[in-house]
Amino acid sequence: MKELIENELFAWWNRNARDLPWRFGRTTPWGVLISEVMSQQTQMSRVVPYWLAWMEVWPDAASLAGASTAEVITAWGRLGYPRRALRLQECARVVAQQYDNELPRTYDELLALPGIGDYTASAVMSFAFGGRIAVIDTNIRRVLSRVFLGVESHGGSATRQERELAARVLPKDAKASVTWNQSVMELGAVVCTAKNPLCEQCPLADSCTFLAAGRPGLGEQRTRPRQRFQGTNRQVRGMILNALRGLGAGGSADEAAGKRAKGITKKAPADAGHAAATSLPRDQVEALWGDHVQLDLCIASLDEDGLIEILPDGSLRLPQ
DNA sequence: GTCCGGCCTG
DNA sequence: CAGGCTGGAC
Repeated sequence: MKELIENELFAWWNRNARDLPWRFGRTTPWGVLISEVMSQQTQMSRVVPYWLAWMEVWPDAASLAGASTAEVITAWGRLGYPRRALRLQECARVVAQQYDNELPRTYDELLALPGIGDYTASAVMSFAFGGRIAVIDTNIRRVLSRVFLGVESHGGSATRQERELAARVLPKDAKASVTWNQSVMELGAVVCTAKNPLCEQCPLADSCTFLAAGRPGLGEQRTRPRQRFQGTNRQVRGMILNALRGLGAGGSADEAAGKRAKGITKKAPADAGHAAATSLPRDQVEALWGDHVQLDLCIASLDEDGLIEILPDGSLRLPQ
């Protein structure tokens, strides 16, 4: 049974795997790590141009460690959750200084790096180093739970039962386990989706316990309810950061950076002397959002996160 | 409206 | 364990 599922899945993978630039051994372990961090809560299609531009400028940990924070935040563009960019740079500094610019090869060491949690540490172990480890993300939880248990995976963190299941069905062969992780995740992303799974074109339809049971409770309680975006602090924070990126603070910002990531450029030699950090005057900050209570709340939280600096005159800029 | 390949903090 | 944190594609 398990062998049948594996065969069907791998055949599907061979025909349908998306050709992402960090797949199929075409990048370094560091490149895989960057792709995983960028992909946290962000769709792959949006990640690709950012990843390509990023790797061009900062191909390894040492180069990223040497960038200014303002450059890094600017290059992050509109990928969202910009604290990830900060953590990525902290991570780069640790790898450059403590690991001689080579990503460590154990789960525990990876997990200890800034911004790297269980999912990313496992993913790097599997996808970058070819290790045999069960990768657990929301897609894999959903697919395995449906196929093998016949029930929906519910929100929150992975349960012990889900972890045990993932470990139990992971192919014994290391190389097969990597393909397994990738293909189960891919199936969850494009076929076995949360609310409207495409069971009619699923390679595992014949052996899926969930489908056989009539898909009980399809799409129920799959994750925490998503916050609305309109009007939230997240939207306001995004607006503020976007305005600061547009200033070109950090010397490498390009107005197009937010749009298509092609704006990441190395600091031009001519600019090197212009440390002159442009800041956004207070009145222009206030023009960004009508509710000034919420605005100030967001400015304070961005400051606490280390994503902006507040100057004595109340103007804002990216951290230098 | 749906769907996102989580991490960190308290 | 709950809650905060983006933004775009379809």
